[in-house]
Amino acid sequence: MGRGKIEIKKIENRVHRQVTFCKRRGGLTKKARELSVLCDADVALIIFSSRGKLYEFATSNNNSDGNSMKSILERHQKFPRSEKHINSSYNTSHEKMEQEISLLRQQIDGLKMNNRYLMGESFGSTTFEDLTQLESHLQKGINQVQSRKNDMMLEGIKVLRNKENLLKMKNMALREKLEECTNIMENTSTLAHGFTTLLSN
Amino acid sequence: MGRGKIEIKKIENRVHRQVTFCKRRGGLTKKARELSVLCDADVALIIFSSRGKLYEFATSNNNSDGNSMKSILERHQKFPRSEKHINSSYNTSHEKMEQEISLLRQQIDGLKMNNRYLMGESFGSTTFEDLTQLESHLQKGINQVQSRKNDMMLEGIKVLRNKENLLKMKNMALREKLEECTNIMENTSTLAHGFTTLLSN
DNA sequence: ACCTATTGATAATC
DNA sequence: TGATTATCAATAGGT
Repeated sequence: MGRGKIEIKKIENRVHRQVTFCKRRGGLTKKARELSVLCDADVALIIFSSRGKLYEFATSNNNSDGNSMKSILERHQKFPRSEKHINSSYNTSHEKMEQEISLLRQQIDGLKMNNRYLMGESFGSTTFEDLTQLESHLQKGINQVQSRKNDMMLEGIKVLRNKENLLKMKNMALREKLEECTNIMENTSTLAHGFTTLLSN
Repeated sequence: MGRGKIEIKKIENRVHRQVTFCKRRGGLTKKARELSVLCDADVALIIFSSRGKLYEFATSNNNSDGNSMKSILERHQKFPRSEKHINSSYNTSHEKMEQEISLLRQQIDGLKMNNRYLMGESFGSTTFEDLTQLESHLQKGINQVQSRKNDMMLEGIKVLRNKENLLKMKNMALREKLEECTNIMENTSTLAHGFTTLLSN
């Protein structure tokens, strides 16, 4: 379908491949959605582009929780088939973090290797939008740090505001007491004056 | 596509739905395969029919182990999710781990940057430099905005601190007055008592 | 990004 | 079910 027939094999031209990827990804997602609606099926679709970007789609009809993808993947995992996986339920956050750390370490090793490779080898075809991706990476990193700082500062401001309010209240209480005191003093003074007058007569 | 147009909503006729499910499932799987081949992407597709039967499809180009589905799902699971604040009853090890993760991420970003740099260098064209320049421009912009916000927040904090101090001072002054007032009252009371005694004699 | 000729998918039918 | 075919939808190539 298109102006010409195409062979189903890897498109070598990068730009062309990228364009086709976008178009077909859209089409595939649309069809996935249609299937799920028309036939009341649960569908999960995960796509990693050749550059490693993740695209995903999921519908779950049975499920009211926000995360269709998660629920379908869990269902898939638990499906009575060849599976060996036991329970993912003792995946505490601690363990998850350890997993993540180990994954990141692997990633670092890979990147280091890649670096070495690149240093040694010169080659013909390398990209352009990779740099764009890097750019967004940098921004993401910046944004994260920024947002954390932001949070901290906002917290600090909140604390100070609370302090301010507390002090204002104390202040007001003291004012009241002072006023009361002043009034009493005035009365007392009048009384004293009365006595003085009395005595002097 | 077909003898007639159809609305995308659940097909109520069971037989019809079943037929459509089969056909479209086939089509969807075919398109998933095509996308993965044409565009060198990793695709995973999971379908549960309305009666709970599981159909799946997966391709993984990077992976030599036998199980494409598993490897894609793992990759999906570990994909950096920037969100999801967790309920943290955080102990020190938790914090340390988070720190480590953030550090590793930074390291990865650095390595990626280095990678990209090396890759770009190999074509030594103006394009890369242009992009680098653009990149630094963007970063500058980000930094400027960030620093301005920063300044504003710091200023705000300063103002609040000043307010705090001012209020504290007022507070103290009021306390002093109050004390003074109390003393005077006590003296006056003594005096009054004296008068009273005088009178009653 | 938008267009359109053309192929591909599929709804209805047998 | 499986094949057929008339139609609609997706998309390849071009602008």
